[in-house]
Amino acid sequence: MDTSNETPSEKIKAIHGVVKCIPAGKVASYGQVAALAGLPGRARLAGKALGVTINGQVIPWYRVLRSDGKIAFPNNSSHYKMQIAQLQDEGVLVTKGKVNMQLFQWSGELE
DNA sequence: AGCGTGACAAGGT
DNA sequence: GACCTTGCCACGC
Repeated sequence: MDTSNETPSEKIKAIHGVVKCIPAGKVASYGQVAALAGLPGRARLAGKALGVTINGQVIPWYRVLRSDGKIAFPNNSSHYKMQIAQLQDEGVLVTKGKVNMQLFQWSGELE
């Protein structure tokens, strides 16, 4: 029966769906996305899921940050700057490579 | 089959 | 606030 026969690809797909649901001007943490995708505790998997999508997909990976609101990329790397640029463009304030999660963290539901 | 690594998270020092 | 340790799971060697 329902023995969770989902392959890793299915999980990745679930994560993609959640990330795509994040409204502009809001952000979510990896753990949050993973949990909403039905994968509680698999924050790392969420990161991997975005990693495969970042290259050419339409997924707003830049709206996903660490639980602290920190950018999940090394300072001064290409993705790092691009992520901040995208967030700022959508109205999200980024300070010292961090976002105020209290103001911009996604509630997890669409309006 | 063991070990190391990774776009993480939470807690401790 | 920076750094370290543990937990979690999937992947590669």
